[in-house]
Amino acid sequence: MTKAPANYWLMKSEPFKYSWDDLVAEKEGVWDGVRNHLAKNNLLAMKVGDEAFFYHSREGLEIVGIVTITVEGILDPTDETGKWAAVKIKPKRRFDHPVTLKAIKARPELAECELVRLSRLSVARITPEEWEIICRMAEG
DNA sequence: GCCAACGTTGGC
DNA sequence: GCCAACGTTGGC
Repeated sequence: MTKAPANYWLMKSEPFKYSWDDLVAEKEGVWDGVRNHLAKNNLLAMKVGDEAFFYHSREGLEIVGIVTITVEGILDPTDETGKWAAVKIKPKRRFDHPVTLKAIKARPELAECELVRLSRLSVARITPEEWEIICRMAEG
């Protein structure tokens, strides 16, 4: 029995900039470019082994799969000031049935999640309960 | 392409 | 330290 992840997250990416397929092609990707303080705090709270939903924003508008945090708390290589953080991730599994934002909004139990409440937050925390519900939705 | 939400900047 | 102006994000 493997240890359950300590935390669950949701990370947004615009697929025309960096998509799930790009991550799969790279095998391991650096999650950088975050320039929002709440998102940064979430990045800093991530631990190796945590799992995160990979969400396509602007286009797609759906959770396409799950990634695992492989390296925590590194400096954002795209940031010259040294103020911003990043993590490394690798793909864990692709959803057979991506979970759309529309479907998430249609679920009253998910109305309070950070994805819905804070639509502009690019790195959101997901509670274990929300994680469970969304994983079940992905099974179709 | 538009606009709402929100963060940041800069004048006072 | 307040707040208006501006820029960015992201859903629609």
